[in-house]
Amino acid sequence: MSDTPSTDRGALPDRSAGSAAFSPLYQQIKGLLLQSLDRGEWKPGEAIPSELELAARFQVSQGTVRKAIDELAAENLLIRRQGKGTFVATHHEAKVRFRFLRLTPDDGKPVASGSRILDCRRVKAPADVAALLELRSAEAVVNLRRVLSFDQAPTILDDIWLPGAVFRGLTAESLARYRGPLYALFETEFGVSMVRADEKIKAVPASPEQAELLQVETGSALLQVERVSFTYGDRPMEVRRGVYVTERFHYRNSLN
Amino acid sequence: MSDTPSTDRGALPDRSAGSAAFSPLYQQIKGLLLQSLDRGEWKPGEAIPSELELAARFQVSQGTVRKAIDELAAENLLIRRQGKGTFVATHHEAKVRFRFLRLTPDDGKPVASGSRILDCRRVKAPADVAALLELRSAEAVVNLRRVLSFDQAPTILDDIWLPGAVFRGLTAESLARYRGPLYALFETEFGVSMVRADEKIKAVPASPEQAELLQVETGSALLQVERVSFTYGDRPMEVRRGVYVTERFHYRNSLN
DNA sequence: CAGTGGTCTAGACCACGTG
DNA sequence: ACGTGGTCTAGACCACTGC
Repeated sequence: MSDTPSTDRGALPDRSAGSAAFSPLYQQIKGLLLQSLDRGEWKPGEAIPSELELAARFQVSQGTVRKAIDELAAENLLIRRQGKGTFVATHHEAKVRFRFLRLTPDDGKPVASGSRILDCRRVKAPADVAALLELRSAEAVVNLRRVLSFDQAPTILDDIWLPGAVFRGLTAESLARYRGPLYALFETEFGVSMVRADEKIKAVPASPEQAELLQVETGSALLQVERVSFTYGDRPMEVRRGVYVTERFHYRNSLN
Repeated sequence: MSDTPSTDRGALPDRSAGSAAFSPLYQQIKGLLLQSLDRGEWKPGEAIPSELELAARFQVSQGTVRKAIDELAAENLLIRRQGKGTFVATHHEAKVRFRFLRLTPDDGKPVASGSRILDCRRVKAPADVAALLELRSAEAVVNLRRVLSFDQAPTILDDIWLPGAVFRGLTAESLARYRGPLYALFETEFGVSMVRADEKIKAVPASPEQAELLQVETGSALLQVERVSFTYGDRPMEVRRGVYVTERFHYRNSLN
C-alpha cells in the first residue's frame, strides 16, 4: 500500500483535475466530521478519535485533519484538551453556558438562579415562528413559557418555541423536575445540540402581563431579546422571545 | 548560513532549555508583529511584508510566521487577501464598520445616516471615566456628544470620552467637516486603531433631555449601550455611552 | 510570468495528562 | 512509558492577482 499522491480516498471526490467547485481537502474532512457529529456518532462530552486515527480513516495526513479540527474548535463545536484528546462541546459545562446567557449582574457577584415553568403546550405554529423554524405553517410546535429568577428576583420572562416533531414528550412535569440549563436537557433528552444563535435586541415598555410576572411597573423599560438557535448544519431548532429586567443586570457583549 | 536547530534567533530568547515561562515561537512572532502594528510601522490599509520576508527577518520558517498571522487575522487585526498580500485592518471599510455598529433596521433596507455634533469640549475626567480609560483622576479628556440620524430620524445619542493627551486638536469644527465613521477619523488623524470593544446593554427610560434630542416621549424605553474600546495591546482608548431608539431598529448579535 | 497567500504532506520534537 | 494534542520545519504544489 505504498502511496502515490493520487491514491484513492474512498468517499472523497477526485481532486486531481482543477475541478469546477474546488474545495480544500480539510474542508471536506470538516464536512465529514460535521456529519458524524450530527449523526451522533460521538455524543456531547465524549472524545472523538485521535488525530492519527482520523487521518488513517480518511486517508489524509495528520496536518489536514488538524486543520479541519482547528476550525471546528474555533466554532466551539469541539474542544481540544492537550494530552487528553478532542471532545464534543456540551452545554453541561459552565463555560458554554455563559456563551448563551449574556445577562450578568452589574456588580459581578454570582447569583443563585431558579426557574419557574408557567406553561408547556403543543400548539400549531404561528406563521412567524413557523417561518423562523423553517416549518410548514401550522405544523406542531412546543410552546414553553417560564420565568427565571436571580437571587429570588424574577428577571427573565421567556417564551420558547420548539419543533414539535423533534421535541415530543417534553412536558411541564418533566421540566419541573429538571435542574440545569435547558440546552443541556435538549442534548441528553432529545439529541439536539445548540451550536450557534442569532439575537435581535430592543428596548420595550413592559406590558401589563409582563409587568405582573416580573414584578415591575407596567410601561417600565425592558430588554427584549429574540433569539433563533441553530444545531449542526445551521438548522434552526428554537425560537426564544425573552424580556429581561435590567435594573441590576446588563447584557454583555464583545465586539471583535 | 546552513541552519542547525539551535541557531541564534536575534531578539528572540533562547528556548532550547525547558524555560520557566514557555511561550511558543509563533506567539513571540505574533507579539513582535503586534509591536510593529502598534508602533505604526505598517499603517491601516497598507500591506505588511510577505510571509517569506517576515520569515527571513525573524529567522523562522514560513509556517511559523503563518500561524502568527493566522491568529492576528482571526482577531481581525490583519486581513489576508490571496494573491495580493496581508493588510492592516482599517475602519475605512464598510465591513469593519458593521462589526462596531450593531444597530440595524428591522426591515433590512439600507438607510441614509447623518451625524450632528452637539458638543466637543476638553474637561477633567470624571472618576468613572478615568477609571475605565486607566487615567489618573481629573486628567484631561475630550468629551464629545452627538446625535446620529438614520433616514432623517434621530436614533442614537452618543456621549463619548477620549484621553486628552492622545486626542489633542479634536474640535467640533474639524468633526463637523468630517464625513464618515469616527473610528476612521481616529486612525488617520490621531493614529489610534480601535481593535476590540466591550459593551454593557440595558433598557432605560428616556430622560427629558434624551427624549427632546431623540424626539421621543420622556420615559419611553431606550436601549442604553456603554462601550469601552481598545487599541493594540488592550489599551482602553474610548468610553462611549449611547442610547438608541429601537422603534424601527434592533441591536443584532451572534452567539457562537 | 512572477509573487502572493492557501493547501498538503511527512517527520521530528515538545508539553501535558494518565497510568 | 505511552498516547494525546501542540509546535516547528522544509518542501512541493495550487489558486489568485497583477503586470
